[in-house]
Formats: sequence, C-alpha cells, structure tokens
Amino acid sequence: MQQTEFRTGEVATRAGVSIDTVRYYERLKLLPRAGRTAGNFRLFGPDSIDRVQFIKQAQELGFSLDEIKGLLATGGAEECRKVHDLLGEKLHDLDGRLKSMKKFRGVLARHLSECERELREHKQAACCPVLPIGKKRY
Amino acid sequence: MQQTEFRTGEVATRAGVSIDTVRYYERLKLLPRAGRTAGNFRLFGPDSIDRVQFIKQAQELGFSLDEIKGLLATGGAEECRKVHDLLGEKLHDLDGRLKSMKKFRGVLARHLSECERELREHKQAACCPVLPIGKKRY
DNA sequence: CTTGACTCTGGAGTTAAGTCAAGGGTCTAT
DNA sequence: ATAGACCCTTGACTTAACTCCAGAGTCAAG
Repeated sequence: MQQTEFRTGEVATRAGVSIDTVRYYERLKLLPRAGRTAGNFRLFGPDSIDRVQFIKQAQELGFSLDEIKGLLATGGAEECRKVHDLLGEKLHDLDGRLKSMKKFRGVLARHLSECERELREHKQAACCPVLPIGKKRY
Repeated sequence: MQQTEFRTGEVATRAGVSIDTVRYYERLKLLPRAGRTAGNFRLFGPDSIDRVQFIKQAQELGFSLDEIKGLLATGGAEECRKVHDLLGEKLHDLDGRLKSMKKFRGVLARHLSECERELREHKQAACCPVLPIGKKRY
C-alpha cells in the first residue's frame, strides 16, 4: 500500500523545497492546514506534495503566491466564477508572455551568433555587449 | 531633427518606469552614468530609453537585474567570452522555460474548460479549484 | 523675478518570499 | 532510557527591486 501521510520534512524534500517553505505555505493557506499527531507533528496527505510542486511551477512562470492562491480558491458558485475569470485572464497573460519570450529568445540568439562571429573573426574584438541598439552614447 | 537628450523624468515616462527606477538603474550601472547639465540635471541619450525597455523585458522573462547586468557587460576578449557563455546558458534556460510554460498553459486551459463545463452543467456546482490533483484530503 | 513644475542627493521604508535562530519538545533504534 | 534525528513556535532577519521622503536647487513661462 502507498504511503498516505507525510511529515513536514518529507513533504519538503519530496517537493524540492525547504521545510520552512512548507510551513510558510501552510500559514499563507496555500496548503490546507495539516492534521497533527499526538506530539503536534504535522501530517500532510500526498496531494500536498503535488500542490507544492504546482505552486513552484506557477511561480517559475511569474505568478505571485497571491495569484496562485486565487487559483486554488475553493467555494461556492461565485467563487467558481471568479476562479474561472482569473484563469482566463492568466491564460491570456501567459500567451502574451510566451510571445514576448519567443521574441526575446530571437534577440538573444541573434546576439549569440553575432558574438560568435566576433570571436571567430577578430579573435579579440572590442566585444559583444548584448544590447539591441547602437553602441555609442547613452 | 530628432531629440537627442532626455532628462530623467522623460526617460522614465517614455520607458514606462518611475523616475526613481531610472536613477536606481544608473546607480546599479545598468545604465551608463548620464551626463549633467550645468544645474546637475541628468542628460541621457535616446539609447537609454531602449535600454531600460530591454531591461524590463528581460526582467519580465525572469532574469534578475544582476544577470541582465552580466549581459550588458562590455570589455575585452574574456569579458566577451563570458557574455557569450552566459548568453548560451540563458538561451538554454529560456528554452526550458518555454517548454514548461507551454505545458502549464495546457494545464490551465484544461482547467478552464473543466470549469466552464462545471458552470454550464450543474449551474452552481461545488467548484473548480485549480489543482492538477485529487480533491479530497491534503 | 516669481511661480509652478521639475530635478537633485542621501537615506529610510516597503513588499514578496522566504530563511534563520533560540529554546524546547518528539520519536525510534539501540 | 538515552542519543541522534526530527519537529514545534515565535519572531527576527535577509534579499531584490524598488519607492518614498526631506530639504534643497533648477528652469521656463509670464
């Protein structure tokens, strides 16, 4: 049978965060309040590990903990509507960011190859500062 | 003829940041030290505006000011090599992030449609918390 | 030559997201 | 029944990236 309860430290290592972070997330209600043992040790269900990972991923993509909390909200119908709208909005954001990331990727790639040419041709050129603009005065 | 010098406030509004941010960036050497008028007002070249925008964009994509500074560095051949390497690394990061963003996009989109179905079908269902996992215990 | 909008410096304050430390329990393997 | 590994709470600290403030100077228009 699968393990079904985890203490703080175990959640932390499994999800790849610090133990303090797990407690911090619980305080912020990003994780539901965990149950406790007789000795007051937290006990989390396995879903909490996934949840922490979800949070971390969303965070990587530029969502704040607050926004993430919005996405995790649970409740009646109007809550649902709110999550729905937020979701649509976030999806829209994400698409915008995907687009500009691709553009930026292009900029960096262009610079990279320019930089390579520079290094190849005049072996010790002035340099290749990454800046999508002229190089003289600022 | 084009305007060729800008004071702090103008750079700020054109680049869409606060005036404090412009000064802050100058302090951090993300912008080259601006020239001054007789009365000690900063004078920036037009490139500074582009530079601020570049910084903001990179930042949106998850680069820290410190990393960005690395990309802007200028200097001899080894500096160049360093920028080159950093650039390659960042490009690689970016690709990873693009991938996981797309995946996450999928997750959100799936939730969105699930949420919509929920709202459509049982008009006032329990709700649709965004969580890529089971809903019972944490 | 005054007024109102703008700018300067230096330093303190803020926010998000942790991170650390002190002082003290708990658990389990021997 | 004790050592070593965990865990608890409270509250202070840290870092990045701003943001705000006071007190003072500058500039363009009328």
